[in-house]
Formats: sequence, structure tokens, C-alpha cells
Amino acid sequence: MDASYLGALNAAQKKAVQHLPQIPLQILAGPGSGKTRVLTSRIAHLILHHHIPPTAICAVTFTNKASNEMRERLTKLIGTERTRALKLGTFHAICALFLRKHASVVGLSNNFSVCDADESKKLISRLLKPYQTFLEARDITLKEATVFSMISKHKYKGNTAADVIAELRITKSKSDKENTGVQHKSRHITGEINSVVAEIYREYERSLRKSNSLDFDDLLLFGLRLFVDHRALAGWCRHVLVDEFQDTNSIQYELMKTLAVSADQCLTVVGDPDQSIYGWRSADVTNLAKMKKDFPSTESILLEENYRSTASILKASLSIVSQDKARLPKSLHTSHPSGCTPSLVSFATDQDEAVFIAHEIRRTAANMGGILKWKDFAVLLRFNALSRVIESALQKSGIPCRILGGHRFFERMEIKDLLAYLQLVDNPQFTPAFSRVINVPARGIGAKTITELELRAQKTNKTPLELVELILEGRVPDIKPPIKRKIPSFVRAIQTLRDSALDGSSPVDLIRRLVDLIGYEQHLKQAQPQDWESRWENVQELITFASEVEGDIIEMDDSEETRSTTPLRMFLQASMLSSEGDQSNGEDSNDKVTISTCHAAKGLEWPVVIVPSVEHGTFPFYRCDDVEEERRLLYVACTRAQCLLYLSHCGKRMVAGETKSVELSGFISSVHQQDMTIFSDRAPELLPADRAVISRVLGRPEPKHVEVAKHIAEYNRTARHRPEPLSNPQSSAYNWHPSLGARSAPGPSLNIITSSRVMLDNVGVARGTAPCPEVPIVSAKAGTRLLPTKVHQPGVIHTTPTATHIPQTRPGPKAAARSSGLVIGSSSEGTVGVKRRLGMGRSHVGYANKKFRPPT
DNA sequence: TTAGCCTCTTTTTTT
DNA sequence: AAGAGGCTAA
Repeated sequence: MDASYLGALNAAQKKAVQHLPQIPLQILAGPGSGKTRVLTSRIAHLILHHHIPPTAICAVTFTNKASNEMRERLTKLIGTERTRALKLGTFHAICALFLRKHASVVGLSNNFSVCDADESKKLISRLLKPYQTFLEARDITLKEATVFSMISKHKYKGNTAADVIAELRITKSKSDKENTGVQHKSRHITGEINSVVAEIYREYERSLRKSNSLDFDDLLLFGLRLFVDHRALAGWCRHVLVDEFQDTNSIQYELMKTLAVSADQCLTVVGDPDQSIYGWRSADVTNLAKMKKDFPSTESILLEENYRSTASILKASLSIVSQDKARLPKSLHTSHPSGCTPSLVSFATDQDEAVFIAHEIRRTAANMGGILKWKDFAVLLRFNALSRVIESALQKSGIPCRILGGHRFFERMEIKDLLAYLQLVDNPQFTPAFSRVINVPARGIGAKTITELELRAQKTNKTPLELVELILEGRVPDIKPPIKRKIPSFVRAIQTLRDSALDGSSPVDLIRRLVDLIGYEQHLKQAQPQDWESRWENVQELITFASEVEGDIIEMDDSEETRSTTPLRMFLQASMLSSEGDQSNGEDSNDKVTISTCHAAKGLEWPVVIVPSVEHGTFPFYRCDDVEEERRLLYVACTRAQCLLYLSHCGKRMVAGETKSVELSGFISSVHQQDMTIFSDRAPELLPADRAVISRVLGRPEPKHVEVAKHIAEYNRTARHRPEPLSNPQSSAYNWHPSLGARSAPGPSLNIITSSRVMLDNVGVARGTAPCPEVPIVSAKAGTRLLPTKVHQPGVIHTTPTATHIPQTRPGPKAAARSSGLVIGSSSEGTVGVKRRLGMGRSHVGYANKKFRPPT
């Protein structure tokens, strides 16, 4: 019986799918080799051919996005019912599922909260304060982020706070004996830091337990403990599959091992050492070798046929990654034609680069006569901050874009506020949530009162929420009347919600209720007058998200999971573990250029990929500890491209407010020196032959000549001032300025006041679209920053190299702006004409400032 | 004591 | 962007 899911597979893929379940399998799958297809087909095969019940299969992915995609594909192969029965998700999600069910076994309550990185950091910064004077006296600065990552590393090694403290004592007594020289001094300082971190670690753990919560690392640690200490709880498992195996860390490996052992070594992993890019998160590629040691009968299958990219893109990508001397040689081939040579283009400034990208996207789309849509393009960045200029350039060209994994939805203030309320309803012990919302909206409870309440709670061994509830009942002596007056509105809201949660209200109802009870819309209007609208939309978005989670719950209503959890709890967990709202908001409204980090792009593909800032300092990032990992990251980015690949770099770039000279990445220059034909220094011409290849690789019909001509004519009509790539990277002859080039007819002059730095660029955007008709910009250069705080001469923008040269006016710039009747652009007022990001990847242009009026 | 305003800093990558 | 820290007015 040759099942349909085997039909479309090549020999190696078929071998991997049909490989006997009881022989551990490593699938080494290069980019674009169809690993997800193999994984899903193998799951289908296990179920349909080997008759393994879906509930007995554990499939682990690296991100929620990946697990959603697997879910979708599996639904097509084996149906909704069986797909839902699978244990499919990230390690974190699967651990959370079992911890809810068996919380008491590891000493937890099943209503534990998940403490996200943000809250962890806040907690740590509170714990760090008492040590600050001690550290300062020693000239040590210690940031909470550093402490957090150090604690996390301890956790990954499986060391408890007690372990770390004990270990430090031993090293200390040792070094005290051999105490000489400079080396001793520096070692002494590291010792001091380590012991402070160890103590904070201990207190951090204590407060997590006290507030009945787990951080991300704890989910894995407690999950591991659950399965190791109670083997029977892993008994359900008959096959384990792990995706992106090269990015697992030691705890995740142990989890996998424990499950696989109880599944009689029925284990399948898929990975690619060339794509290991999470070392900074303690991922460990050597897990591949470790697995062979722990499971000696492991067999390997290589998937080396790439179905994604043209041969020239593949060649360029391989030439980058194979510069890594320590890399295990591995090949990758394709039957696709060569296609256009990847471009390596260079510009004077990041502004030019961004404008070029915008133009090039439009030019390419035009030359392909409509077969490429916006969503076929992706700009892949080393880090999110690089998106600013590019977003702005795309927006000016009228190209819609979405940011994948930028400022994430669940990290927005308004969302965190509401979730904190709900967390508190579900888990009254969760103090981080209490501290966040006790004074949201403002109830006259300030820092002083909060510390007082917390102190008091600590003394009476209660959680702050319990204390506050008792105060309301008048059962706590010596409470100042003002506090008594301020507390009720908060406590009542929590109690009302708790009651409706117990009555079985859905998360959707609870959020609506909550928003109503605390007057959140009013609060946003008042506290965030500039952008309350977009924030309020995010609130609506949260309700939509909740209704989607709700749908999932109802369908698994009769399963045993429901007993240990509530709809609210499921919703909260889904919110905490989901990196972003990876929902597709409708089909056609989603036609947007993708801007994403290289990390977030892993596993995805686009017909056209552009990688800006391929410079030393970005690739590799200036403070990274593994250069080879950075190289692999660039490899991952390049291998996302199907037909066209652009790498670009600049002579000068704005980094953290400063313009710096930068050079082409060594990853590329070494390739370029060896073989000049791998990259072309200009954009592809997109001749008819190129179009034919692109269409073929994408499996789309070739565009008709008329269409192409029409689109090109339209492009030529609208496109102006296209920066051409420099033939010589550092050429100074190149001085193209978008704003100056686009200056239009003079209009009325006006005062421009900034209360913060503003890109002149953005002022340019405001023109034409803002309520103000024309802003003549006379004496400024593109990209010039307007510095604080000055009432400028009408029609003239003064620029000054540093902020200190500008006298501070009193009263503050806002007052000055108000009295003169105009504000353009300010980070706190909301920059006029700057694109505002909404949740779930949507965006719009907003003129946030109500006070903005055209000059008279 | 708190709210409100302003300014500065910081921003790698993510569950 | 959003938090921290400084300031003033209420």
C-alpha cells in the first residue's frame, strides 16, 4: 500500500519517512530540502502505517510558528481529529501542558503563572538594588539583563542557587590561599560578581516560588524533573520527533532523551548544523553527536537536494558558510537553473541603501509584470533597530510592509496591563502582576504606598493581593485612611472578575468586563492621548486572540486537560508562550513586504530576499561571542531566497544615534576575493530570459509582454531619484539626498519645534499627508537630526551637531510648542507621519498629535 | 505623596 | 518604545 503522502517524495525523503520507528533516526536536512514535509509525512506514516495512536506521538518544534505550520500541514494529511490528538508544540508548551496536569507532583499548584522575560528582569532589578552600593564601591556595574542571563545559564547547566553558592565557597577558599598579583585582583572582582549573582539567583527563585510562578527556563526544568522523577508520567509516549535539533539546549536534550527512552528509543530528529544560530541561548550543536552516543543504533539520512533556490543563490550561500573551517563538509545541490547572479550592492549611507531597497522592490515587481506581489519580498535584518530607515523608505514609496517579530504584540504596555489583571485573577499570588496594575489606571497609589504595602505583606506572610483584600474588609489595623479610600476600586474589580471566572466566563467576556470595570478606554485616552486609538485597537486584537484560543478549547472540551485548567488559564498560557500573534489577518490584506530579523526568518522562504547592512559590526555583530555563528546566520538569511538575492552594505551608517564609517562584512569580502563571479555589483537586469527562469522556479506562469511593458511604464512614470549602487563602495562623488531631491513648491513658512530628536526624513513624510499642506524645508540635509529644543526661524531648520549647543528654553519645549501652536514630531507626542505599528503585524500612518494645526 | 511632564538611555538574536 | 529619573505643582 503506497499511501498518498509518499507520492511526492524523492528517494532520500522517502527513506527517511519509511525508516523503521524503533531505530533512532537523525535527518540532516539542508535548507529547502523539504524537512517539514518529511517530518509531517513521517508522522502520518507512523499513524497510518504503523498504527501508533496520535496521542502517543510527541512532536517538538522550535517556535510556535513552526508548530502551527506543522499542525496545518498535518491536518491536510491525517485530518483535524488526529492532528489535535498529537502532542505537538514547543518544548515549553509541552512541559506546561504536563505541569498543569501534574503540578502537585513537583510541588506546584496548577494555577501557576508563567513569568516572562520582562517580568523576570523587573524582579531581578528589584533584587539587585540592595547590592548596588556594594557594587558601586567596587566600581562594578551590573545590569539586570546580565544577571538574568547568568542565572539562566546556571539553570541550563542544572545548577540550583544552592549549588552555585556552595561551589563559590570552594573556589573562594582556594583562591584565598594563593593570593598574589594582578590576576588575583581581577579574579577577585569576578568572584564578587558571581557571589552577588548567586545570592540574587537564590532570592529570585524564592520570589518566583512565592508568587506561584515559573519563568521560561523553569518550565523546562520542572518538566524534566516531572518526567525523570516520575517515569510513569512519560509512559504515554511511543515516538518522539524533534525539529531544529541543532538548536536544542542541554535541558531540552535531556527532556527528549527521557521521553525517547520511555518510548523504546523511537526517536526522530531533524537538524542542520549549518543552521545552528541559537548558541547565545545555550543551544548546543554537539547534541547531534551526543545523541549518537546515547543511542548507539542511531542512523543518519542526509537530505541534500534543495528545492527552493536557484543554483547561483545556492552557490553563493554555500561559499559563505563553507568559509567556516571547523564545519563538517556537506553538499547541497539543486536541479534548478542558475538564475540571476546574487547582487552585492554598496551605498554611501544607510539612507541611500533604504531608498534603493524601496525602489528596487518596485522595479523588480514591475519587471516581473505582476507575477510578484509585495508579499514575495523580504528584507532580513541582523537586528530590529535596522528596520527604522527601511520602513520609512518603503512607506514613502507606498509599499506596505509588516514587521515579523519586531515589537511583539504581547509586549505592548496595554496588553501587558490587561494580562496582568487576568493573571492576578487566576493566580492571586502572582506579585509581579499586582505591582504592575495596582495603580493602573492611576488611583493615587504611588511608589511609597506600594513599598509600604509590600513590606506589610511580607511581615504578615501574605501576598500583597491578600493583604489588600483584608484591608478592604477592615481586618487590618493601623491603615491610613487615604489608602483605605484608594484600594476598593482595584480590589472590587479583581473580585468581580474572579467571581465571573469561577462562574465559567470565557476569556473574551472577562477581558470585556475588565476593560469596562477599570475604565480602560478612558484611561488610555487620558494617559496616552497621542496614540490611544492604536492601543485601543490592540485591546480589540487581544479579544480576537482570546476568541481564537477559546475555539480551540471548546473542541477539546471532553479531554482530561480541561479538568486541571480553566479557559482563562489556557488563554493566559497561550498568551505567555506565543511569541507573536502569528495569525494571518485575512488573505489578500496580507500582501505586504516582510521585514524580519534573520533569526525569525528561519524556516521561511521568499522569492526575493534582501539583506541590508552586510557590514563588519552587523555581520558579525560587534559584540558576539561566536563569529562562526554569525556567519551561519548570514547563510540562513541567504538560503531563504528562491530567485533573487541582494546583499547590501554602506560606507556610513547611523548606529545608536551616531554616524559611523563601516566596512563590508568579512564574510563576504573573503568570498568575493576568491571568486568575483559569485556576486554581481549591480542589480539584475531582469531580461526576458531572467523572467522565464524566475517563473519556472516559482512554478508561476510567465508574465505576458504587454503586462511587463505596462508595469514598467507605470514604474518609470512614478519612480524618481533612484540611487544607483556604487561601483566603488567608499566613493565620495556619490551624494544623492532623497529629501532635497523631492523638495516641492514653496508653501507657507512655519515654525518647527521639537521636544526630542526628529528625523528630517519624517518631516518630509508629513508633508503632503499631514493636515499641514506644505512644509518647505530649505536648509537641511536628509537624515539630519533636529535637536532639542528651539523655536526655529520660519522656513529654516537649524541643525546643530550636538545637543549641547542648543540652549534649553524654559518652560519646556512642549509649553513653547503649545503657545506657538504647532508641534511636528516628537517621540513622546508621537511623530507626525511616522508609521505606527499595531498588533498582529498591521500598521497605519497616524498623525498622532491632536495639537497639530496648520500654521496661520 | 502623587501626577504629570520632560529628558535621557538603551535597543542582538527568542521561548 | 518604554522605562528610569528629575523636576514642579497640586
